[in-house]
Amino acid sequence: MQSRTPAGRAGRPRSAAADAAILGATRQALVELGWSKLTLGDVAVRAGVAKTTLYRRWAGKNELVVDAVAELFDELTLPDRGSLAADIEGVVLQFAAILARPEARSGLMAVVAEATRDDALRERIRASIVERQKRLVLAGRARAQARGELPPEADARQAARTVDLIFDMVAGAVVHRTLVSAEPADEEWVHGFTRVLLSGLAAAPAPDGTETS
Amino acid sequence: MQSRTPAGRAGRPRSAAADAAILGATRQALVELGWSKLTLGDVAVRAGVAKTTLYRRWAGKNELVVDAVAELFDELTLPDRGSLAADIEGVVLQFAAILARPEARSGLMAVVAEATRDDALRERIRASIVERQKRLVLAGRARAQARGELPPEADARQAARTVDLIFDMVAGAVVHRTLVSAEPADEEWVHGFTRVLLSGLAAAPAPDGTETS
DNA sequence: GTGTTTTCGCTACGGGTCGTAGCGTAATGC
DNA sequence: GCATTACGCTACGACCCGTAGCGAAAACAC
Repeated sequence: MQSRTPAGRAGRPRSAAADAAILGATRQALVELGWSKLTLGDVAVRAGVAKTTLYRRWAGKNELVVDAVAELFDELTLPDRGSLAADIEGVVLQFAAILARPEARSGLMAVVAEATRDDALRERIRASIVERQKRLVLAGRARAQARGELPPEADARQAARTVDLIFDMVAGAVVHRTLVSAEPADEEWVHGFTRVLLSGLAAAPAPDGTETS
Repeated sequence: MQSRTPAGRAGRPRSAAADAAILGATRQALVELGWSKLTLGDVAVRAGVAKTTLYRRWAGKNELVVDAVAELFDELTLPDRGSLAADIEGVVLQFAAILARPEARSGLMAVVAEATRDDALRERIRASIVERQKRLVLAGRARAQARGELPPEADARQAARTVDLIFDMVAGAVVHRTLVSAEPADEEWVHGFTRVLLSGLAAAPAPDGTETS
């Protein structure tokens, strides 16, 4: 069906290098200026393209920043560390490392805030950022059930709700720690978080002075 | 030291009614326009005051919205429901009710995003919004320890870290559920969340079909 | 090669918001 | 009365927005 051109139609193709330059320039501008002072004209200058090129590819600032930030989450993986606790800690530390970068901090919450009034934008965020994270939760849960660390779920609907709950708890806690409390989600914090998530508050608060400084 | 005027100095006092009108107009504008399209000129018109009056009292959009949103959290209380689980569910439901309001959704995350590049703004948010929430966690924890539902904390530093962790987990989960997943934190969800928070993931997923629809 | 199609860079523009300055007036305490 | 402060109003330059219009460049079809 498609001809030889990647886009499928004739004519001059869009420059892939320009895309990369624009998204990189957007992240750089997020670091230096933050969300509110970031202007599309400035991004165009940094990327070395015309302002009109930006508007031909993205509807506006919101969509551009979503794509620029989404690339940061490409590096998320689920390494097999042998136990559910170790798997969780590994993923959370990766997530925290991304949120520690200023371009993620300034950009992510801003677009989430905008998405409260823009369903299309929220769907774009869900598809390009959130869904990728949720897959890790799903895979980690399946692996833990195979190991026998978590009870298998009988009802499918109940299972989906549980996955959603876990996802909101994990991602929410890391985001809140990093952006609202403005303190690092370092190994010590992740360790305590994982213990509460797996065993609950009622369990012994600290195993055996493991993290007394 | 202070004279009879509330402000302490002579001259015409600031209109308290204007403050209330401005903050109310800000919330109304947040509902109708959202964060990005909210302008200070528009707020001034809605409040029936001059635009210059706004700039005399607030440094800018960020500080104004923080104060306007902070008033929403005045209603947070910690009713004694008899058990730790019931107390948690009560507070979380209150918090969720506030976050369900559009003026909180659009405003809160936007100022948090701005605060990633503005330390003074973050401190303002911490003092007027976050600290009020954290007190509930502190009070609830003390009450639960008095009841014997939670083990007492020996080390004071360890106790502070635990409170911070719980706070990030509770507030983060509700915020993420409401704003990112964009689904309501209703009673069923809060019930499941409380169970995981208290007993952990390893516990039985559902007590006895309590919430099969 | 000659056409066709699409993208790109550039300039220019009206419209909107920002944050401030200036001025006269209103409301308080001394 | 007098000093002091807050208020309403107008006007202003500066900036950014998003789009239109144009000629040139880069691909394909023939």
